[in-house]
Amino acid sequence: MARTTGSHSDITGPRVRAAALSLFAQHGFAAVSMRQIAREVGVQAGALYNYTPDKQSLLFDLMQTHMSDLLSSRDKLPETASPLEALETFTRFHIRFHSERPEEVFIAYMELRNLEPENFEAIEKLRRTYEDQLENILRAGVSEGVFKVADPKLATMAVIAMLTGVNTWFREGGRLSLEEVEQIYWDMVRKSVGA
Amino acid sequence: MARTTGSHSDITGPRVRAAALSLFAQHGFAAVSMRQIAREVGVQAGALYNYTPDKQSLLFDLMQTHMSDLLSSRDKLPETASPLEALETFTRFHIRFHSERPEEVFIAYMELRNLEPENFEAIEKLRRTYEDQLENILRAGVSEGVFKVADPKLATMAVIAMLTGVNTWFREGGRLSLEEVEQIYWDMVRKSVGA
DNA sequence: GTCTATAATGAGATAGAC
DNA sequence: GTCTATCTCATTATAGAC
Repeated sequence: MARTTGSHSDITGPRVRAAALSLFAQHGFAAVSMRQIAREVGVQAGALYNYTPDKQSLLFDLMQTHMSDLLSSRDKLPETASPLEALETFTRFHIRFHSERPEEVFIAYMELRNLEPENFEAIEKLRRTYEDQLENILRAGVSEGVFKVADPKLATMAVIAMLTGVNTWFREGGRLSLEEVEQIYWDMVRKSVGA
Repeated sequence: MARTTGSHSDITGPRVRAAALSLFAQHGFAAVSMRQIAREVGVQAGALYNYTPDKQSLLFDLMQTHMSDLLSSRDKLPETASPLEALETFTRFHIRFHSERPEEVFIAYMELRNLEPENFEAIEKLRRTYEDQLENILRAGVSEGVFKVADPKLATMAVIAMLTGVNTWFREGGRLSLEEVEQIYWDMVRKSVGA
């Protein structure tokens, strides 16, 4: 995509982010150069610095946007009447949301170690906020007697790991539809918490 | 660790591997330079090439050794009488083996994309061999009627993701002992497959 | 806003002395 | 087997023209 000189601030910005997202997911943050990103966008490397102060900020922006999207999408889910219903809603939401943005998800947890300490803390805080929502559902179910969970914190980590793992193998158009995958995982989650 | 000239082939080799393991796990393969590894070992960068033809081989060796250890350790487990017993043995083995070598585990699945195609294939083959063992256990249990699993392949992926996830948070000396963690996860796995 | 050019630094890998 | 020195190339980021 060769480009000529000109003014494209409104479209180049998103394109820089999109290129970085795709390249970071494919090769890893440390392995991707600003020149590669620039080539993908169709500008010279120097032009990227109109859109990001540096490479680190580019990574942080991608991860922060992803985590904020996760939390705000989750906030928009309909109210639930029971812990069991809440757990099903959470399970299906998690699978769907994550399967729709595999690159963001991959980066969000493969590149944590490439964040500077301050940025790392900010992302971790968002992640904990999300995990706490599942933990609260499990605790509510335990105190109502509908879940049998020995340790809600461990169960939280176990369920999230299991659900996020879908992204390692699920591909649209494969043997199973996303709806089928959701159903099978929901069955396993439900049984695993003794409901 | 400043070093003077001398002959240390028998100890330097393992030290190079150990330094690479630790640094790759901490910062990522792409972010670690041969000079960093050399500094950690206490030699000059050029000396590393007595022990590895290049940086890529260093990564591949670490991953291949890890996967081979996994498969051979698993082969040494005692025979089991039933699918239920086999599943419990697998679950406890997986948690224990992986928790004992967090750096190897981390590298083994964070650095897959940094393997050259040929090396990637070799590692993937070992990984699939391991996963197939769990899948066979689940299929045996289904055909004996002791497990209720809608899709053994999905259940395999779900269980492995759940178990490997332990490594993201478990620390020796934390709130729970490894034995307790094993027990809680085994309960969840058992229930999740309907046993 | 993008370009070209460049500064400053570091990378992987090799050669040859000891 | 390790050292020093070096080749060759790439990196992030900046400066100044347009």
